[in-house]
Amino acid sequence: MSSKWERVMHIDLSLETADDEVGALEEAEDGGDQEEEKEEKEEGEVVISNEDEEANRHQEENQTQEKEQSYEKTTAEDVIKDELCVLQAEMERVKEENRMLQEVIDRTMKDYSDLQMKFADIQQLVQPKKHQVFLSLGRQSSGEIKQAKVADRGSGLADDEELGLSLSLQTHVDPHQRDDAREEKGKGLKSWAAGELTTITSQCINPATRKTRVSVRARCQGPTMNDGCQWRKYGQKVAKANPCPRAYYRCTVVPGCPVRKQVQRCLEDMSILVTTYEGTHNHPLPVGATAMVSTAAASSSPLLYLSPYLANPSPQLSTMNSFTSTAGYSGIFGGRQQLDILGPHHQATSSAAGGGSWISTGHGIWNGEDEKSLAETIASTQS
DNA sequence: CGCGTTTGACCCGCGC
DNA sequence: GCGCGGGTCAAACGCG
Repeated sequence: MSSKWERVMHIDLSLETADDEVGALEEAEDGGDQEEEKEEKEEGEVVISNEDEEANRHQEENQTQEKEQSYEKTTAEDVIKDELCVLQAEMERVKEENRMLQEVIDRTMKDYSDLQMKFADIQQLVQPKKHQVFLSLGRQSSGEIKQAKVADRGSGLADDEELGLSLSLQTHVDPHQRDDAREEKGKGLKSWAAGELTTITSQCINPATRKTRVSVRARCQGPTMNDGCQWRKYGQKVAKANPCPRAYYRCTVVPGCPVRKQVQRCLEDMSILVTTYEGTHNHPLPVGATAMVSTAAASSSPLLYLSPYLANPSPQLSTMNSFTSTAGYSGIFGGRQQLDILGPHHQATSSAAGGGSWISTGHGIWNGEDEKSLAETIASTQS
């Protein structure tokens, strides 16, 4: 930049010399380096003026003008070149920065996956038989039902005594939507925790508004299942089909959140609590709910389904997502996008398919009888 | 006193 | 149009 300024100063002084020698001399008193340069010019002019002052003056004027033009040309080019160089350097710097950031991300992801693998290894070493985790994909007799199971079978426990959690995904396809539905994945999620059955059924019930409804069946002794969100009861009604009163809750995490849930005991089995979620959260979910969502299944949990903010679960919560991504569901669904994918006529149903699939938490699994919430337990499972 | 729950009234969609 | 059933509202009530 300094060179640029020097050049500009030089041009100004040359002009003054050409127009008015006396003026230039006076002006030259202010300058530094340029001042000396001008004084040299002045001396030259005095010597020449003895021979032919007039002719010399013309010649000098012409030379100065040419000089001035060439200076202007080169100066403008130089300025552009300088700016280009600066910009290029800046670009290079940003590129380098980008590259380094990318490396950091890559390294972090790699570390993360390594840790995940190590964690799995350690678990197998500690309890090689009790914590055998596997995934299976298959079709049920209906021919259109896909199922993914995460299982960890307990070896020394009877089926009904086993402790653990299982995830199951399945799709039921509307015959009219058969073609489209091949790409669409409906899902139901079942989990058994400490012998507690949890079945998640999701469906898009309103084609016009595409309002979502997700049903969760869980064995729970309490009045409601703690899913990590804040709910406020706003009504209760006894439905004709079920003498057990149905309670209506509204999400109060954020005022104006449209999500509602209905809680009702199952008629066949009073210990089963049927929770139906409806709507989409317009806010990020609390940590507990997020953990539950992320853990249960990236594509199947009602809370993920209901919150667009969970379309990209945080990495620290994605440990269990690997299960679902293995099954090919991860990352497909998220918030409103899920609804679009499912389509207005899509319906997912679930069945209480057997097959124990267990994940021990080390300090207990979520149990409706426990004070501990499902979300908390799952969060602790991850930790 | 503020907040959450309870509960009867009201609204609305659907089937007859 | 009417009745029924599900869902919501809002005043009353209870609790900390």
